[in-house]
Amino acid sequence: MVPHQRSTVRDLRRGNSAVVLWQLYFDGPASRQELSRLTGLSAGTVGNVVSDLIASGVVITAGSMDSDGGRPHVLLRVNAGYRSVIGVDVGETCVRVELFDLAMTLLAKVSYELADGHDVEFVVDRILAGIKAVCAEAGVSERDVLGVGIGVSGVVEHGAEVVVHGQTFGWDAVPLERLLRAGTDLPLHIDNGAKNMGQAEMWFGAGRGCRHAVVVLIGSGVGASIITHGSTYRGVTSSAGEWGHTTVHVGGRRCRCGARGCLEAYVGAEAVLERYQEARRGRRRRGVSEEAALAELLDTAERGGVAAEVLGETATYLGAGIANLINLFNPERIIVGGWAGLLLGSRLLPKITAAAAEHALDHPFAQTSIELGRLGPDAVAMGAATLPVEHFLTTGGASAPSDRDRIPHRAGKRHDSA
Amino acid sequence: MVPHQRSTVRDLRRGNSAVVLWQLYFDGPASRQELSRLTGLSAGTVGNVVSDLIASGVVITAGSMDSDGGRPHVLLRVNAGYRSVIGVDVGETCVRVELFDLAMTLLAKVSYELADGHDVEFVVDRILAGIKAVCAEAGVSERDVLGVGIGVSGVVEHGAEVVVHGQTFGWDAVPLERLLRAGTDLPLHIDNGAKNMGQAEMWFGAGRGCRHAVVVLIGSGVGASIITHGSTYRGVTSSAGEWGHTTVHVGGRRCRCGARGCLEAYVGAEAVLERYQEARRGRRRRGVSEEAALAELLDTAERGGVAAEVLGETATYLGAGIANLINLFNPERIIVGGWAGLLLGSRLLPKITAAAAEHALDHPFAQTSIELGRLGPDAVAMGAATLPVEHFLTTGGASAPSDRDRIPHRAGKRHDSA
DNA sequence: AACACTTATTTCAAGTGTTAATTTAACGTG
DNA sequence: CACGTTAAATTAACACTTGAAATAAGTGTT
Repeated sequence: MVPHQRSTVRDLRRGNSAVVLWQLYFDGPASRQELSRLTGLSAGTVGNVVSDLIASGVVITAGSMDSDGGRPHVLLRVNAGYRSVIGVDVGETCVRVELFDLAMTLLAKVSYELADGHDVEFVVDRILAGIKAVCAEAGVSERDVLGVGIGVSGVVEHGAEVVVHGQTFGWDAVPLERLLRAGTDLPLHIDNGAKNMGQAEMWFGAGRGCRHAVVVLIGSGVGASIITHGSTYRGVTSSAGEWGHTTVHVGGRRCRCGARGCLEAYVGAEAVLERYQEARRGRRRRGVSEEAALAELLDTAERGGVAAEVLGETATYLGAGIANLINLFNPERIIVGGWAGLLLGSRLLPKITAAAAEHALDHPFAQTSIELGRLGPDAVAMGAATLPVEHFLTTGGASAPSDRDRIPHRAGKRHDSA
Repeated sequence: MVPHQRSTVRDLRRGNSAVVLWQLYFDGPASRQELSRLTGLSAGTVGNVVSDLIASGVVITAGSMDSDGGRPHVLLRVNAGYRSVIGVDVGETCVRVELFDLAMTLLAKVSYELADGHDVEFVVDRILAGIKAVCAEAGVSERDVLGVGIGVSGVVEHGAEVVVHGQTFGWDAVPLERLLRAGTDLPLHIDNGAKNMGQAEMWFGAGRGCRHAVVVLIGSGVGASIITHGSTYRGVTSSAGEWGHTTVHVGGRRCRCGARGCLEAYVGAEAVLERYQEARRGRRRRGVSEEAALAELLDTAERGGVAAEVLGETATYLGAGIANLINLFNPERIIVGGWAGLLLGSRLLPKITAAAAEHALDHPFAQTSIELGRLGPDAVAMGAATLPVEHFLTTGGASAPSDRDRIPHRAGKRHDSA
């Protein structure tokens, strides 16, 4: 129940340094004076913090701007090239590894097919190979990589050791961190891929500036990433956000999770296609990808008929599901993403919004805007790469890996008597 | 997006003082040495903080305990009589005002009937009168009251000014804080009554020690109080937790909110009784309170028949609703409270839990225990009274009202040249 | 070209806080 | 009654923020 953590004088500086860095990262460039105004820190402190950051290379000057007759502002910004970060997407069909600079500009990428399923050792091996490959391609030393973010599907439990439960991969309590640790010294940040995409959308997509939002991800299955107070909510064992398996119709359709009436059984791409086939008593053509089939369904629905009915019902269910999120979380924004979400949303967003309005209470609904995601469906690796960046910003730029060989807890000053 | 707040050296002390105080409040008594171990603070800091707290009277010694041969531990605890707090419950039928000491021992109480509805001015007047009355009864000076917590039904928006939207009272954007401010100088903490009860249950009831929990409140209507990271989650405009109006059956029963398929339309006491009458094609007897009627229904169901069926269905819906909370929030505990919740739960908890297991994913369900509330249905005033206590603990015991006449921002030292 | 004016940044003393080491206090034991 | 042990208080060293004063770097004016 103890709410705060004890803190020391050094935490103070770390915290204030972090405040300045976040400000510069998201709303940079800015002058020292502007930073002082925006952060509430005194001019002196901002000067101190900034001079540390400049000395370590994290922040650089970026020209200057005239003031109203006085000394001009010196603009400061985060040095995007200071270090790099790596994002990994362990997907259904392949492992993607991408290298970014701090501003999330892609520097190199590589991807490996996963033809023979998700054998853990094989995946681990591909990740490690990918890390080496992207560094080599971009000519970046591993010493200059802040860390590696890894997005996997399934529940990622952050205990004493990070453990992955991935039903879709057939992974059961896989100690992914330990396995990777054998092959690399880089800091690792493992998380659920949907949560990673949600964070990407919050940082660089439709969620910018929001502190409370839900990013809804609709693909073949359905998930959500819940952002409260500006950061991803995980719950007690990191499995929060299983929106796809919330019940919206007690006693309704059977879901692949075994329960009845799950939202996923109505609005997941697989379920939508199934429902369409049932409605027209047809059979789904083999060999057509879900993406193509759903796109075709949307086209067919333009001419009304069964297809339109199925999609209308889908919009109703999706709206009800979104309304539940609005009623429970009272967010500023709901962002609809995932490949199927973007596809459905591009045509149905007004209907979905109307259904949400019908099912949500007026007051919270009025506070929420429902929007489409802006980053496309392939932002998992990028989202994963934000994890080391987040860590870097939060520690106030102190976690520079070149400092890693220093003595822990004594980093900084040495007291030589000579 | 800036995550932390800037902080000064003084915030440091306030924070560490708060850490010590919370520890003592919830797990006291303890010795300085023990505090140092539990909080991670150095012995010196704990000594400093404690000596301040003792000097101001917030903390007192509570005997001593032998050590293994050396100087004995001096036990410390929060001085329950240091100040008092007031909790107000603006309920459907009456305004309850209760005075507590810091350990939440009831010192005095008074209650006023609200026969003629919820006229704002009348309610405000009763609250102010109640404050004076309980202070007089217990012989406590208003100067020794830390603050007043007020629980009202409806959405309480915490903006520049606290505004209450209470549909059930017919209140629309009532500036309750401003109205009360005209009659008292005491610090006011206004919040939703369900959230207050949830906090009471977390502090002193079935939620002790949990950091992530949901307190579900079933009365005539249905609500929930969501606790994340140890504190009540409010969302962007404080209306989070409207669990009663989440959809569990798209296209289902009409709810009094206007939508269809709300959980409240199945498991709220009013709805349960309605469903029973419909099932047996009877009419509800006039003049019998909902409480009595529901208790009778539970008794009738012991002999099976329609009553048992209706209650079985109720358990299924309630279980599904709880499963939704488990899937979305991944809490450590779900606490079922409210008068109808306690009544239903006392007989149906196993069935409800089974239904939740069926509708929730295995992994998060295994992490959650579902329990009945322990404080009874009348803990709103007490919960409201925790609000000033929470503020007091969080500010590290600095907000002593006797200091209120000091110069703001300069409290503490005076620099006299004499 | 010199000067006044304006505004941004740096410098510095003052005040506070934490830590780690040291000292003092309180107790049981032989 | 000295001695060892453990708890609490004290102290010295150091770090950090603040706010005021000083300095730097421009513009506009005469």
